[in-house]
Amino acid sequence: MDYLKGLNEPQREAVQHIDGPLMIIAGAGSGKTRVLTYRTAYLIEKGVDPFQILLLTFTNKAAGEMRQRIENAVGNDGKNLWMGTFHSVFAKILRFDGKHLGYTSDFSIYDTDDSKSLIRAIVKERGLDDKVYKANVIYNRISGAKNRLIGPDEYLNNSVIAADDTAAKLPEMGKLYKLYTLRCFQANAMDFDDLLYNTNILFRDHPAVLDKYQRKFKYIMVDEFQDTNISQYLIVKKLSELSKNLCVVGDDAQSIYAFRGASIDNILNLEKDYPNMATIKLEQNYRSTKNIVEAANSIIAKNKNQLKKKVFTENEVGSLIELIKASSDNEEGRLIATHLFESKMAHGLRNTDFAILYRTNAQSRAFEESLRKLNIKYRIIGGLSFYQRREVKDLLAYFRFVVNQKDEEAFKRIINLPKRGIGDTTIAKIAVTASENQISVWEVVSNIKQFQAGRFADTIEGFADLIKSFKIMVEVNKKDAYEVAAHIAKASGLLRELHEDKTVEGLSRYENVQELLNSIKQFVDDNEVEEEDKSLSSFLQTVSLLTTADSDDPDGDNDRVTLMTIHGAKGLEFNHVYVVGMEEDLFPSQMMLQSRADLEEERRLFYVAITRAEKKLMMSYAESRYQYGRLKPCEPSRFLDEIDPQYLQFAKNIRRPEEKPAPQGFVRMTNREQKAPDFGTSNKPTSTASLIAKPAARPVVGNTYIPSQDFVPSDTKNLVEGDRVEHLKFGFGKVKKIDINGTDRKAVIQFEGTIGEKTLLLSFAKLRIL
DNA sequence: CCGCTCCGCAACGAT
DNA sequence: TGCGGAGCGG
Repeated sequence: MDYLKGLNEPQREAVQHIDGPLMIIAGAGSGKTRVLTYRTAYLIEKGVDPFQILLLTFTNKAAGEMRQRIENAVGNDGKNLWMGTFHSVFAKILRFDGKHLGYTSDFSIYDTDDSKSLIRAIVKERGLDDKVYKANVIYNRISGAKNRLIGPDEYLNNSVIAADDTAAKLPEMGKLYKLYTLRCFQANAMDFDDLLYNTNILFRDHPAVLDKYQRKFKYIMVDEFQDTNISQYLIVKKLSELSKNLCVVGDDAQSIYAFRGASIDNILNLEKDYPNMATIKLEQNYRSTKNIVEAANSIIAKNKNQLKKKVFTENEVGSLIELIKASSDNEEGRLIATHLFESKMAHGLRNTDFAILYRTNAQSRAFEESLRKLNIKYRIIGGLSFYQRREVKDLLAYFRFVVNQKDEEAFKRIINLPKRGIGDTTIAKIAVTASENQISVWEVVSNIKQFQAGRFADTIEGFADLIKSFKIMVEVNKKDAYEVAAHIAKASGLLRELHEDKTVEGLSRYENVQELLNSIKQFVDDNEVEEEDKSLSSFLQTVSLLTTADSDDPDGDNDRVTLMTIHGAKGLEFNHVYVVGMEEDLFPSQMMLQSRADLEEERRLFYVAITRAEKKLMMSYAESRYQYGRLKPCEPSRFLDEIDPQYLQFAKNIRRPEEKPAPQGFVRMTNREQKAPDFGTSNKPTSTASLIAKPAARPVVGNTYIPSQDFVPSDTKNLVEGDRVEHLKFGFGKVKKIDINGTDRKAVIQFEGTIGEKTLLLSFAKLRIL
């Protein structure tokens, strides 16, 4: 147990506290993963059977990495641990015991696309307007209900919900929910939320099953506990009811998934449910410099909902955080890429030492282009994952249908793929025949000649025979996943179709399918132990819950700059980090600022972003950016205005670059006077308080604040007193006074009519000069 | 039924 | 801009 020596006091305590409920509050960079790894190793060394340990993580990637580290510590015993994401672990349980709820072990997992497609179909069948009943909205409402454990019947009978739906002009919501659930069930399919919801139902209604797992899992650990929702919490609670050996690790300051039901309340619930729970705080940060840790602390210091803890570090003070200002997103990209290149050369770093973090995936474009121009290799995490590409999903749909013929969404995908002349009309006929005879679609298709002698009977029979031959391979000949998959790819004609497509996309599609087959081969080779584990069905189980976890390039060329969203960056660390697009409406996101709680979440997100950096942190923003191919002006730097100057003064660790000749077209942020721009805040704060005290709603104090979308793009740099201007919202006016302070330009404008005089901040074009 | 064109609309996050 | 869905002619 040498490793215990390398731990600090609270860490060691956390590792050795193995009996009874335990909550570990772990600040960013405090060695959380280490503690979990060692704690698991410690358990095993203390004689706990790895089969009795359940370790729940937040992402597949985290699970994989942690398993590796545990295996390094304890050897092959680590293989026998139950560990994975909530979804994957409970999917496994439902494979075993879903039969109690009427599912077979081959049930399909519907991804979001499948779910939405099913919803669209139902909405259409019911003759509802799909402009009103948008699949997205319906899906989110259903998802929300399931995550709160509200089933369709309860939903229908709940008057509060009904009133809410009526108010949202969606009175049919409840019925849709019910129908959707029914159709999923008939398809022997579960969506992501069902995996949790059904596990709850399973444990609620089948005590014997619950008892089995309660006895099995003597020790349960939950990582990223702050991101669990009620549904997940209840499962964990039930499972640990017997043993009481529940250990959760989390950091309320990094709770950034409230939008999908995660709730800090779970921590409070936990304290209530386990009154004798021990709490250990890990407060020493080993990752970042003092400057970074302090800056991060200051961001969340005044959040209302938080557990008290003080993250500190004994690392060096480090260099200041650097602010970079650009005039457009392209320029932002150029600046960051250049900056990155220069620091790489200056400090002898590798590409992997850098990360560029943004708020939304759509922002990646400018950085990709700039990095490419400088020949800097990069990789993008997130975005369209490999398993979401069309051609990959098509082939997977074949697999799904071969394994589970009730899978309606898979059926719809493949029945006419490759083109075999079976269109909507024919599919509709099949569906009608199926429901008239009260049988499944597959039963109609596989016996098509009994029902129809139409023009397409032969084609359909051919399709059915194809599927049947695949089924025989799987069920009778017990071929492994790779053999079946390769055969299906060929025999279905999918591969040939893609091969014949000589366009660039066609080529990459073909490669993707090959890649998929490769990964299946690898899957088979990795699972040599049991025959069961090599089946197509078992491959599907693994794969339907994978998303962004695609592995790095197989070429071994892994020295790449990482581009990802801040959400995706959780749990990672990089030497140098760029947090980009820190401007109004983007970060904090406009949508998020609807409520106060959400503002707090944006701050936590900011906190997460900052604390990814070990040595150096850069923040940048642009005055305008392209959106939908159009240059869209935005009100820049409002977020920075919020944290600046108060935040800067506090943290004393942000450096605005010294004035030097600006590269073409680029305006460096100047050392402006430390005077708070007085728009937005009337009470001038001297500390970080104002960052927090500012209400989330659009503030109008003294001056009028105008949302950026109301501005006409024009160059206000040319604005002079006496100019006649037009403003989209206020109409015509005359510039009375211009106040230039650094790059901040304010204008007092006397508008015509009854509006009167307004003071407008002119950091970007907002007015048309007439 | 297929394929082409036009149109509308798009927003974050992860399993 | 760029995608997917709808609608229409062949």
